[in-house]
Amino acid sequence: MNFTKRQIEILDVSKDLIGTKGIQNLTIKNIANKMSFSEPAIYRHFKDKTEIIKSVLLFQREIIRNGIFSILKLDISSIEKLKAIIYFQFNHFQENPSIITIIFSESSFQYFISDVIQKMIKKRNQRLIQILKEGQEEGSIRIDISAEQIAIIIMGSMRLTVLNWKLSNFDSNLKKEGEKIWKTIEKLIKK
Amino acid sequence: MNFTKRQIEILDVSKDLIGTKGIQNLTIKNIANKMSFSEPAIYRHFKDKTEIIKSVLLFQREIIRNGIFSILKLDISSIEKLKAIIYFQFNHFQENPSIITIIFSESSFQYFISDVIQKMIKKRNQRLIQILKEGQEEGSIRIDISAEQIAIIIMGSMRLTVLNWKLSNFDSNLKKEGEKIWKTIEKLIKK
DNA sequence: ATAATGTTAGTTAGTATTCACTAACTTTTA
DNA sequence: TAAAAGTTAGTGAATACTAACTAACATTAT
Repeated sequence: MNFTKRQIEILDVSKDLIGTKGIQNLTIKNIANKMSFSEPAIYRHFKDKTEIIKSVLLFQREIIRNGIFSILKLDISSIEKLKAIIYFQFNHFQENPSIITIIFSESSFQYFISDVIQKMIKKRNQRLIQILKEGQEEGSIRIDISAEQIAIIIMGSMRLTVLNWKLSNFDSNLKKEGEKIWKTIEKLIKK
Repeated sequence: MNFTKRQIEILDVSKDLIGTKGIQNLTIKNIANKMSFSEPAIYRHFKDKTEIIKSVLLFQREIIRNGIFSILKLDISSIEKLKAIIYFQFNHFQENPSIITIIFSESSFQYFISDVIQKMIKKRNQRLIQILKEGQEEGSIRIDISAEQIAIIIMGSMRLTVLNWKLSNFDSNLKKEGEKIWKTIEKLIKK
Protein backbone atom coordinates (compact mmCIF):
# COMPACT_ATOMS: atom_id res chain seq x y z
CA MET A 1 0.00 0.00 0.00
CA ASN A 2 2.89 2.38 -0.60
CA PHE A 3 2.33 4.19 -3.84
CA THR A 4 4.63 6.63 -5.56
CA LYS A 5 3.44 10.09 -6.48
CA ARG A 6 3.01 9.08 -10.09
CA GLN A 7 1.15 5.92 -9.15
CA ILE A 8 -1.32 7.95 -7.13
CA GLU A 9 -1.80 10.24 -10.11
CA ILE A 10 -2.62 7.22 -12.24
CA LEU A 11 -5.01 5.89 -9.60
CA ASP A 12 -6.76 9.25 -9.43
CA VAL A 13 -7.18 9.40 -13.18
CA SER A 14 -8.39 5.78 -13.21
CA LYS A 15 -10.93 6.50 -10.49
CA ASP A 16 -12.33 9.37 -12.53
CA LEU A 17 -12.46 7.29 -15.70
CA ILE A 18 -14.42 4.54 -13.97
CA GLY A 19 -16.56 7.11 -12.25
CA THR A 20 -17.70 8.89 -15.36
CA LYS A 21 -18.40 6.01 -17.70
CA GLY A 22 -17.90 2.78 -15.81
CA ILE A 23 -15.27 0.10 -15.88
CA GLN A 24 -15.51 -0.19 -19.63
CA ASN A 25 -14.09 3.28 -19.83
CA LEU A 26 -10.94 2.30 -17.99
CA THR A 27 -8.47 1.57 -20.78
CA ILE A 28 -4.73 2.08 -20.80
CA LYS A 29 -5.22 4.43 -23.71
CA ASN A 30 -7.69 6.58 -21.78
CA ILE A 31 -5.41 6.69 -18.77
CA ALA A 32 -2.46 7.65 -20.94
CA ASN A 33 -4.42 10.35 -22.74
CA LYS A 34 -5.65 11.91 -19.53
CA MET A 35 -2.10 12.00 -18.22
CA SER A 36 -0.66 13.23 -21.49
CA PHE A 37 1.60 10.22 -21.57
CA SER A 38 2.09 7.45 -24.05
CA GLU A 39 0.46 4.14 -23.25
CA PRO A 40 3.66 2.24 -22.46
CA ALA A 41 4.60 4.83 -19.89
CA ILE A 42 1.76 3.53 -17.73
CA TYR A 43 3.46 0.16 -17.61
CA ARG A 44 6.49 1.76 -15.97
CA HIS A 45 4.33 2.23 -12.91
CA PHE A 46 1.99 -0.74 -12.89
CA LYS A 47 2.62 -4.32 -13.98
CA ASP A 48 -0.68 -4.62 -15.76
CA LYS A 49 -4.23 -3.36 -15.82
CA THR A 50 -5.39 -5.70 -13.08
CA GLU A 51 -2.86 -4.16 -10.74
CA ILE A 52 -4.28 -0.74 -11.50
CA ILE A 53 -7.87 -1.76 -10.76
CA LYS A 54 -6.89 -3.54 -7.57
CA SER A 55 -4.90 -0.54 -6.43
CA VAL A 56 -7.77 1.83 -7.13
CA LEU A 57 -9.94 -0.28 -4.86
CA LEU A 58 -7.36 -0.56 -2.09
CA PHE A 59 -6.53 3.13 -2.23
CA GLN A 60 -10.16 4.15 -1.90
CA ARG A 61 -10.76 1.63 0.85
CA GLU A 62 -7.88 3.10 2.80
CA ILE A 63 -9.37 6.58 2.68
CA ILE A 64 -12.79 5.47 3.92
CA ARG A 65 -11.27 3.15 6.48
CA ASN A 66 -9.22 5.94 8.01
CA GLY A 67 -12.32 8.06 8.37
CA ILE A 68 -14.23 5.28 10.06
CA PHE A 69 -11.36 4.41 12.38
CA SER A 70 -11.06 7.92 13.71
CA ILE A 71 -14.78 7.88 14.48
CA LEU A 72 -14.52 4.54 16.26
CA LYS A 73 -11.86 6.01 18.54
CA LEU A 74 -14.18 8.77 19.76
CA ASP A 75 -15.70 8.45 23.20
CA ILE A 76 -19.35 8.59 22.19
CA SER A 77 -22.31 6.20 22.36
CA SER A 78 -22.85 3.45 19.83
CA ILE A 79 -25.79 5.19 18.26
CA GLU A 80 -23.75 8.34 17.89
CA LYS A 81 -20.89 6.37 16.36
CA LEU A 82 -23.29 4.79 13.94
CA LYS A 83 -24.69 8.14 12.96
CA ALA A 84 -21.22 9.62 12.55
CA ILE A 85 -20.08 6.74 10.35
CA ILE A 86 -23.15 6.89 8.17
CA TYR A 87 -22.92 10.65 7.77
CA PHE A 88 -19.21 10.39 7.02
CA GLN A 89 -19.81 7.91 4.26
CA PHE A 90 -22.64 9.83 2.61
CA ASN A 91 -20.46 12.89 2.81
CA HIS A 92 -17.51 11.13 1.26
CA PHE A 93 -19.65 9.80 -1.57
CA GLN A 94 -21.13 13.23 -2.22
CA GLU A 95 -17.63 14.59 -2.62
CA ASN A 96 -16.28 11.60 -4.58
CA PRO A 97 -19.08 10.49 -6.88
CA SER A 98 -16.60 8.56 -9.01
CA ILE A 99 -16.10 5.88 -6.43
CA ILE A 100 -19.80 5.03 -6.40
CA THR A 101 -19.50 3.32 -9.73
CA ILE A 102 -16.62 1.30 -8.36
CA ILE A 103 -18.56 0.25 -5.29
CA PHE A 104 -21.51 -0.89 -7.37
CA SER A 105 -19.40 -2.90 -9.76
CA GLU A 106 -19.17 -6.17 -7.85
CA SER A 107 -20.72 -7.98 -10.75
CA SER A 108 -18.77 -6.46 -13.58
CA PHE A 109 -15.29 -7.11 -12.27
CA GLN A 110 -13.44 -10.26 -13.03
CA TYR A 111 -12.99 -12.97 -10.47
CA PHE A 112 -9.83 -12.03 -8.60
CA ILE A 113 -10.95 -8.46 -8.18
CA SER A 114 -14.37 -9.47 -6.98
CA ASP A 115 -12.51 -11.24 -4.17
CA VAL A 116 -11.01 -7.97 -2.99
CA ILE A 117 -14.42 -6.32 -2.94
CA GLN A 118 -15.97 -9.25 -1.15
CA LYS A 119 -13.48 -9.01 1.67
CA MET A 120 -14.09 -5.27 1.96
CA ILE A 121 -17.84 -5.76 2.25
CA LYS A 122 -17.45 -8.53 4.81
CA LYS A 123 -15.11 -6.51 6.99
CA ARG A 124 -17.34 -3.50 6.95
CA ASN A 125 -20.32 -5.65 7.83
CA GLN A 126 -18.49 -7.16 10.78
CA ARG A 127 -17.61 -3.74 12.12
CA LEU A 128 -21.20 -2.61 11.78
CA ILE A 129 -22.50 -5.66 13.63
CA GLN A 130 -20.04 -5.05 16.43
CA ILE A 131 -21.23 -1.50 16.94
CA LEU A 132 -24.84 -2.67 16.92
CA LYS A 133 -24.13 -5.33 19.52
CA GLU A 134 -22.44 -2.74 21.71
CA GLY A 135 -25.54 -0.60 21.33
CA GLN A 136 -27.73 -3.51 22.32
CA GLU A 137 -25.62 -4.10 25.40
CA GLU A 138 -25.73 -0.42 26.25
CA GLY A 139 -29.49 -0.67 26.00
CA SER A 140 -29.89 1.95 23.30
CA ILE A 141 -30.73 -0.43 20.46
CA ARG A 142 -33.66 -2.85 20.43
CA ILE A 143 -32.75 -6.45 21.11
CA ASP A 144 -35.79 -8.20 19.63
CA ILE A 145 -34.00 -8.11 16.27
CA SER A 146 -30.51 -9.52 15.89
CA ALA A 147 -27.60 -7.23 15.15
CA GLU A 148 -27.00 -9.18 11.94
CA GLN A 149 -30.49 -8.42 10.67
CA ILE A 150 -30.28 -4.76 11.64
CA ALA A 151 -26.98 -4.59 9.79
CA ILE A 152 -28.66 -5.80 6.61
CA ILE A 153 -31.36 -3.17 7.01
CA ILE A 154 -28.82 -0.40 7.50
CA MET A 155 -26.35 -1.40 4.83
CA GLY A 156 -29.14 -2.19 2.39
CA SER A 157 -30.92 1.10 2.74
CA MET A 158 -27.65 3.02 2.58
CA ARG A 159 -26.61 1.27 -0.59
CA LEU A 160 -29.99 1.85 -2.18
CA THR A 161 -29.97 5.53 -1.24
CA VAL A 162 -26.60 5.90 -2.90
CA LEU A 163 -27.72 3.91 -5.94
CA ASN A 164 -30.77 6.14 -6.36
CA TRP A 165 -28.52 9.15 -6.23
CA LYS A 166 -26.30 7.69 -8.91
CA LEU A 167 -29.26 6.77 -11.10
CA SER A 168 -30.47 10.37 -10.82
CA ASN A 169 -27.13 11.33 -12.35
CA PHE A 170 -26.05 12.76 -9.01
CA ASP A 171 -28.76 15.37 -9.31
CA SER A 172 -30.55 14.73 -6.03
CA ASN A 173 -29.00 15.80 -2.74
CA LEU A 174 -27.29 12.76 -1.26
CA LYS A 175 -26.47 14.33 2.10
CA LYS A 176 -30.11 15.26 2.57
CA GLU A 177 -31.34 11.82 1.56
CA GLY A 178 -28.72 10.31 3.82
CA GLU A 179 -29.94 12.32 6.79
CA LYS A 180 -33.51 11.28 6.04
CA ILE A 181 -32.68 7.59 5.89
CA TRP A 182 -30.65 7.85 9.07
CA LYS A 183 -33.58 9.37 10.92
CA THR A 184 -35.75 6.51 9.69
CA ILE A 185 -33.20 3.92 10.74
CA GLU A 186 -32.86 5.57 14.13
CA LYS A 187 -36.62 5.41 14.66
CA LEU A 188 -36.66 1.78 13.67
CA ILE A 189 -33.80 0.48 15.77
CA LYS A 190 -33.86 2.66 18.88
CA LYS A 191 -35.12 1.01 22.00
CA MET B 1 -42.38 -8.09 -26.90
CA ASN B 2 -43.21 -10.92 -29.29
CA PHE B 3 -40.19 -13.13 -29.63
CA THR B 4 -39.75 -16.13 -31.91
CA LYS B 5 -38.74 -19.50 -30.52
CA ARG B 6 -35.17 -19.03 -31.67
CA GLN B 7 -35.02 -15.52 -30.25
CA ILE B 8 -36.08 -16.84 -26.86
CA GLU B 9 -33.36 -19.48 -27.09
CA ILE B 10 -30.84 -16.74 -27.72
CA LEU B 11 -32.18 -14.70 -24.83
CA ASP B 12 -31.94 -17.72 -22.53
CA VAL B 13 -28.36 -18.40 -23.52
CA SER B 14 -27.53 -14.70 -23.13
CA LYS B 15 -29.09 -14.66 -19.68
CA ASP B 16 -26.91 -17.59 -18.64
CA LEU B 17 -23.78 -16.03 -20.08
CA ILE B 18 -24.34 -12.82 -18.16
CA GLY B 19 -25.31 -14.81 -15.10
CA THR B 20 -22.16 -16.84 -14.89
CA LYS B 21 -19.50 -14.27 -15.68
CA GLY B 22 -21.11 -10.88 -16.06
CA ILE B 23 -21.82 -8.62 -18.96
CA GLN B 24 -18.27 -8.91 -20.24
CA ASN B 25 -19.00 -12.54 -20.91
CA LEU B 26 -21.83 -11.70 -23.25
CA THR B 27 -20.20 -11.74 -26.68
CA ILE B 28 -21.70 -12.75 -29.98
CA LYS B 29 -19.07 -15.46 -30.21
CA ASN B 30 -20.04 -16.92 -26.83
CA ILE B 31 -23.70 -16.87 -27.72
CA ALA B 32 -22.97 -18.56 -31.03
CA ASN B 33 -20.78 -21.20 -29.41
CA LYS B 34 -23.36 -22.05 -26.79
CA MET B 35 -25.98 -22.45 -29.49
CA SER B 36 -23.63 -24.35 -31.79
CA PHE B 37 -24.16 -21.76 -34.48
CA SER B 38 -21.85 -19.50 -36.33
CA GLU B 39 -21.67 -15.89 -35.23
CA PRO B 40 -23.49 -14.38 -38.18
CA ALA B 41 -26.45 -16.68 -37.56
CA ILE B 42 -27.21 -14.63 -34.45
CA TYR B 43 -27.68 -11.58 -36.60
CA ARG B 44 -30.51 -13.32 -38.44
CA HIS B 45 -32.51 -12.95 -35.23
CA PHE B 46 -31.34 -9.71 -33.68
CA LYS B 47 -30.29 -6.48 -35.35
CA ASP B 48 -27.31 -5.97 -33.07
CA LYS B 49 -25.96 -6.71 -29.62
CA THR B 50 -27.79 -3.84 -28.01
CA GLU B 51 -31.08 -5.34 -29.14
CA ILE B 52 -30.12 -8.60 -27.45
CA ILE B 53 -29.26 -6.98 -24.13
CA LYS B 54 -32.40 -4.87 -24.16
CA SER B 55 -34.51 -7.92 -24.95
CA VAL B 56 -32.94 -9.96 -22.17
CA LEU B 57 -33.94 -7.23 -19.74
CA LEU B 58 -37.46 -6.84 -21.08
CA PHE B 59 -38.02 -10.59 -21.21
CA GLN B 60 -36.97 -11.06 -17.60
CA ARG B 61 -38.97 -8.07 -16.48
CA GLU B 62 -42.06 -9.55 -18.10
CA ILE B 63 -41.73 -12.80 -16.13
CA ILE B 64 -41.37 -11.07 -12.76
CA ARG B 65 -44.06 -8.56 -13.60
CA ASN B 66 -46.58 -11.28 -14.38
CA GLY B 67 -45.90 -12.94 -11.04
CA ILE B 68 -46.36 -9.68 -9.17
CA PHE B 69 -49.52 -8.76 -11.06
CA SER B 70 -51.25 -12.01 -10.19
CA ILE B 71 -50.45 -11.37 -6.52
CA LEU B 72 -51.79 -7.82 -6.69
CA LYS B 73 -55.09 -9.16 -7.99
CA LEU B 74 -55.60 -11.37 -4.93
CA ASP B 75 -58.06 -10.26 -2.30
CA ILE B 76 -55.68 -10.16 0.66
CA SER B 77 -54.40 -7.48 2.99
CA SER B 78 -51.55 -5.16 2.02
CA ILE B 79 -49.15 -6.80 4.43
CA GLU B 80 -49.98 -10.18 2.99
CA LYS B 81 -49.52 -8.86 -0.54
CA LEU B 82 -46.18 -7.46 0.45
CA LYS B 83 -45.12 -10.74 1.94
CA ALA B 84 -46.28 -12.67 -1.12
CA ILE B 85 -44.42 -10.36 -3.49
CA ILE B 86 -41.22 -10.53 -1.48
CA TYR B 87 -41.39 -14.31 -1.20
CA PHE B 88 -42.18 -14.63 -4.88
CA GLN B 89 -39.13 -12.61 -5.83
CA PHE B 90 -36.72 -14.45 -3.54
CA ASN B 91 -38.14 -17.67 -4.92
CA HIS B 92 -37.71 -16.53 -8.48
CA PHE B 93 -34.13 -15.51 -7.84
CA GLN B 94 -33.35 -18.80 -6.14
CA GLU B 95 -34.54 -20.60 -9.25
CA ASN B 96 -32.95 -18.19 -11.72
CA PRO B 97 -29.61 -17.16 -10.25
CA SER B 98 -28.43 -15.94 -13.64
CA ILE B 99 -30.68 -12.92 -13.62
CA ILE B 100 -29.18 -11.62 -10.40
CA THR B 101 -26.11 -10.41 -12.20
CA ILE B 102 -28.35 -8.63 -14.67
CA ILE B 103 -30.30 -6.92 -11.94
CA PHE B 104 -27.14 -5.74 -10.25
CA SER B 105 -25.62 -4.38 -13.42
CA GLU B 106 -27.09 -0.90 -13.44
CA SER B 107 -23.66 0.61 -13.43
CA SER B 108 -21.95 -1.57 -15.97
CA PHE B 109 -24.39 -1.14 -18.82
CA GLN B 110 -23.98 1.60 -21.33
CA TYR B 111 -26.18 4.65 -21.33
CA PHE B 112 -29.23 3.68 -23.40
CA ILE B 113 -29.63 0.40 -21.55
CA SER B 114 -29.26 1.99 -18.16
CA ASP B 115 -32.37 3.97 -19.11
CA VAL B 116 -34.40 0.77 -19.44
CA ILE B 117 -33.26 -0.44 -16.03
CA GLN B 118 -33.91 2.91 -14.44
CA LYS B 119 -37.52 2.84 -15.58
CA MET B 120 -37.94 -0.70 -14.27
CA ILE B 121 -36.61 0.25 -10.84
CA LYS B 122 -38.79 3.36 -10.70
CA LYS B 123 -41.95 1.47 -11.63
CA ARG B 124 -41.32 -1.25 -9.08
CA ASN B 125 -40.67 1.37 -6.42
CA GLN B 126 -43.91 3.14 -7.22
CA ARG B 127 -45.87 -0.09 -6.90
CA LEU B 128 -44.22 -0.85 -3.57
CA ILE B 129 -45.02 2.60 -2.23
CA GLN B 130 -48.63 2.22 -3.29
CA ILE B 131 -49.02 -1.04 -1.39
CA LEU B 132 -47.40 0.52 1.66
CA LYS B 133 -49.74 3.50 1.53
CA GLU B 134 -52.71 1.17 1.30
CA GLY B 135 -51.37 -0.65 4.35
CA GLN B 136 -51.03 2.63 6.19
CA GLU B 137 -54.63 3.52 5.34
CA GLU B 138 -55.79 0.06 6.40
CA GLY B 139 -54.03 0.71 9.67
CA SER B 140 -51.70 -2.28 9.50
CA ILE B 141 -48.50 -0.36 8.76
CA ARG B 142 -47.04 2.34 10.96
CA ILE B 143 -47.59 5.90 9.77
CA ASP B 144 -44.83 7.69 11.66
CA ILE B 145 -42.51 6.81 8.79
CA SER B 146 -43.39 7.72 5.21
CA ALA B 147 -44.16 5.00 2.69
CA GLU B 148 -41.27 6.26 0.58
CA GLN B 149 -38.80 5.72 3.41
CA ILE B 150 -40.18 2.28 4.23
CA ALA B 151 -39.85 1.39 0.56
CA ILE B 152 -36.15 2.21 0.67
CA ILE B 153 -35.72 0.03 3.74
CA ILE B 154 -37.52 -2.90 2.12
CA MET B 155 -35.96 -2.68 -1.34
CA GLY B 156 -32.55 -2.02 0.12
CA SER B 157 -32.53 -4.97 2.47
CA MET B 158 -33.93 -7.24 -0.21
CA ARG B 159 -31.26 -6.22 -2.67
CA LEU B 160 -28.52 -6.65 -0.11
CA THR B 161 -29.80 -10.08 0.87
CA VAL B 162 -29.69 -11.14 -2.74
CA LEU B 163 -26.27 -9.59 -3.24
CA ASN B 164 -24.90 -11.46 -0.23
CA TRP B 165 -26.26 -14.66 -1.68
CA LYS B 166 -24.56 -13.97 -4.97
CA LEU B 167 -21.29 -13.07 -3.28
CA SER B 168 -21.45 -16.39 -1.42
CA ASN B 169 -21.50 -18.01 -4.84
CA PHE B 170 -25.14 -18.99 -4.31
CA ASP B 171 -24.06 -21.23 -1.46
CA SER B 172 -26.26 -19.84 1.27
CA ASN B 173 -30.00 -20.50 1.28
CA LEU B 174 -31.67 -17.48 -0.26
CA LYS B 175 -35.24 -18.50 0.52
CA LYS B 176 -34.34 -18.92 4.18
CA GLU B 177 -32.51 -15.59 4.31
CA GLY B 178 -35.46 -14.03 2.51
CA GLU B 179 -37.89 -15.32 5.11
CA LYS B 180 -35.66 -14.02 7.87
CA ILE B 181 -35.42 -10.54 6.42
CA TRP B 182 -39.16 -10.46 5.83
CA LYS B 183 -39.84 -11.27 9.46
CA THR B 184 -37.52 -8.45 10.45
CA ILE B 185 -39.19 -6.04 8.07
CA GLU B 186 -42.60 -7.08 9.34
CA LYS B 187 -41.57 -6.42 12.92
CA LEU B 188 -40.22 -3.03 11.95
CA ILE B 189 -43.12 -1.71 9.91
CA LYS B 190 -46.18 -3.28 11.55
CA LYS B 191 -48.33 -0.98 13.57
C1' DA C 1 36.65 15.90 -10.23
C1' DT C 2 35.28 13.27 -13.76
C1' DA C 3 34.52 9.35 -16.53
C1' DA C 4 31.94 5.04 -16.42
C1' DT C 5 27.95 2.80 -15.28
C1' DG C 6 23.33 2.16 -13.87
C1' DT C 7 18.47 3.74 -13.13
C1' DT C 8 14.23 6.08 -13.99
C1' DA C 9 10.73 7.42 -16.88
C1' DG C 10 9.59 8.55 -20.96
C1' DT C 11 9.23 7.69 -26.38
C1' DT C 12 7.86 5.38 -31.22
C1' DA C 13 6.46 1.56 -33.56
C1' DG C 14 4.42 -2.54 -33.54
C1' DT C 15 2.05 -7.35 -32.26
C1' DA C 16 -1.52 -10.58 -31.19
C1' DT C 17 -6.06 -10.94 -29.94
C1' DT C 18 -10.75 -9.92 -29.52
C1' DC C 19 -14.70 -7.69 -30.80
C1' DA C 20 -19.11 -6.47 -33.40
C1' DC C 21 -20.52 -6.79 -37.65
C1' DT C 22 -20.97 -7.76 -43.09
C1' DA C 23 -20.96 -9.72 -47.85
C1' DA C 24 -21.72 -13.51 -50.47
C1' DC C 25 -23.03 -17.98 -50.74
C1' DT C 26 -25.64 -22.50 -49.37
C1' DT C 27 -29.00 -25.30 -47.14
C1' DT C 28 -33.46 -26.04 -45.07
C1' DT C 29 -38.19 -25.44 -44.72
C1' DA C 30 -43.03 -24.05 -45.60
C1' DT D 1 -39.70 -22.13 -55.44
C1' DA D 2 -39.01 -18.51 -52.57
C1' DA D 3 -38.24 -17.03 -48.03
C1' DA D 4 -35.90 -18.19 -43.76
C1' DA D 5 -31.92 -19.58 -41.50
C1' DG D 6 -27.77 -21.23 -41.76
C1' DT D 7 -22.47 -21.13 -43.57
C1' DT D 8 -17.44 -19.36 -44.69
C1' DA D 9 -14.39 -15.86 -44.94
C1' DG D 10 -13.38 -11.58 -43.98
C1' DT D 11 -13.11 -6.34 -42.28
C1' DG D 12 -11.94 -2.54 -39.36
C1' DA D 13 -11.59 -0.91 -34.91
C1' DA D 14 -10.17 -1.39 -30.18
C1' DT D 15 -7.58 -3.56 -26.73
C1' DA D 16 -3.67 -4.98 -23.58
C1' DC D 17 0.79 -5.36 -23.90
C1' DT D 18 5.95 -5.59 -25.76
C1' DA D 19 10.43 -4.45 -27.98
C1' DA D 20 13.79 -1.30 -28.71
C1' DC D 21 15.42 2.94 -27.94
C1' DT D 22 16.67 7.61 -25.45
C1' DA D 23 17.27 11.63 -22.46
C1' DA D 24 18.06 12.97 -17.89
C1' DC D 25 19.70 12.02 -13.69
C1' DA D 26 22.21 9.28 -9.76
C1' DT D 27 25.85 6.46 -8.16
C1' DT D 28 30.33 4.69 -8.15
C1' DA D 29 35.41 3.94 -9.35
C1' DT D 30 39.51 5.78 -10.34
